[in-house]
Amino acid sequence: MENQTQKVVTRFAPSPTGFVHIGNIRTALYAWAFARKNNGTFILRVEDTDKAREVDGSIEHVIASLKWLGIDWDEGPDIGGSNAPYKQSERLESYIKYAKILIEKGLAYSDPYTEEEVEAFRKKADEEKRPFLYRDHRPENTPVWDGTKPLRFKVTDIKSYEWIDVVRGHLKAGPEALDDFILIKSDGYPTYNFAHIIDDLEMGVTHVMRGDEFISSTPKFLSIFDALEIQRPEFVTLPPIMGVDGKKKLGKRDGAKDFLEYKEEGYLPSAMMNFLAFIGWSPEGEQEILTPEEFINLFDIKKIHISGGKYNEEKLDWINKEHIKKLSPEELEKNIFYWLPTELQIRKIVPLIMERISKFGDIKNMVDSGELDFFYKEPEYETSKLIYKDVPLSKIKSNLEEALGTLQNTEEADFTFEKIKALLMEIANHMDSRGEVLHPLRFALSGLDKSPDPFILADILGKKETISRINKAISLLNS
RNA sequence: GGCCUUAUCGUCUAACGGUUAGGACAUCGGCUUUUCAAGCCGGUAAUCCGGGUUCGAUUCCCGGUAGGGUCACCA
Repeated sequence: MENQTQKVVTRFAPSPTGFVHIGNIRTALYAWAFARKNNGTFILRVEDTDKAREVDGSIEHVIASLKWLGIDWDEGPDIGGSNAPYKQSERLESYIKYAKILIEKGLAYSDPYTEEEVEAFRKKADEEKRPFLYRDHRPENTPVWDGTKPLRFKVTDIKSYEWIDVVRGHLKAGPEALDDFILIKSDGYPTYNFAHIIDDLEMGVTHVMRGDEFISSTPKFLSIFDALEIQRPEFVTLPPIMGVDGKKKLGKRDGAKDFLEYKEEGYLPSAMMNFLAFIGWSPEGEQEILTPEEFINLFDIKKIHISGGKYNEEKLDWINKEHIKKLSPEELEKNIFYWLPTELQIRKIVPLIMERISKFGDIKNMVDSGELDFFYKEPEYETSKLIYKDVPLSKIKSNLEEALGTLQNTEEADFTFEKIKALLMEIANHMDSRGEVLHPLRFALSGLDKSPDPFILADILGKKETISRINKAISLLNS
């Protein structure tokens, strides 16, 4: 089956009905990665045959989502290509052409019923608790199609189908999966069931990747391949992504979010790709943090999982943090500064922020909560908080004075983290407990119960501000 | 309901038919410590149930159970 010399062609074919979510993008990612891995072609195609559900701006939104993640395509509606056009609504001639072939073969006919009549058949079947099949009501003399009624496929070879799926292996379905389904709707647009087959054929798609919801309709597709006497592509069924409750497949209706929201929340695209890659696939070995290049390199459709996985945001946050750690100092600073007000854009607080976030959007909460204000505003606090355990107030005060004296005698040029730490630890080590000087010092500088250590704070605040804040704390203890 | 399909720690997963069932996230504990964060070290925790094949089953087969999908002039 596998033709080694044939160039791999894959596609991502969203319908423009709004935003795309993680599930959609994961499908795109695998198709893209497979094409890139094999030096193949990746096509973006828009399946806009349902005019009623179409939402303006969807295509731009999909394109923005893919581009943010770092997925590129060789052919598509925005860049054209040798198989243009890439919107199904502009490819109607192709569908008509193949529909006519089926009509000539006697394998397609005009549906004579009204929608209400078909609905009545369906309802009756429901009531009798038997599956509804349109072909049970197929008219004796199938009418000629004039384009005003739906064109239906006429299944003649009603049998069980078996096929090989790259991921699932042997799959089968009974004859009840076959029916006279609609090829062309009464509005002149083709159905997905028909259009995607024609497009994949004309565009030379070799591997069709999609979710497991299409397994059930695969016999329909196969019957079209047979009727048209065309070759099947390889089917690659992707496992479902379940929502956080684990009960249902992730979907728009169940609160799956717009993929671009992850961008807004400050996730790194490389981390997002890493995360998506692992929902439904895992490489050989135990490496879990992958760059896009490593992912493409390692990607193997044979290792795509069969069973579904749950969407796990905790893991995403962890992966994102790992990717943050891999950023260069310049990139890290750029990303962090983006979220900080100008008065907090201080190079020295970058490491402090970095170890407290899992995604850059977390910085917004830190800023909004005011926990970073002390870096540029003298803190207000209760004097009692300067006290460490049951150390007497007078001792706290003299400790602070000792620290103050040392810091005052430190040259401006020596006022660095390393030096400050050495000097203050020297003092602290002579105390009964280090905390009786380090705690009031830290609190004097930050005014917070929880904060980074006093050495880094002094370094960031600078000599003048540090001295000033310690003086203020001492004066508070005097009153 | 018919048909299709899936099943390993709480979660994501690894394991030619032979492993003390491995790893990661989360969680818990310890170390480090002036608090927090980070870091390091360690612990708890899984083969859905019942048959069968086999010297031996997480792995193969059958049944059950549970989950998911699908039965549109949606994709």
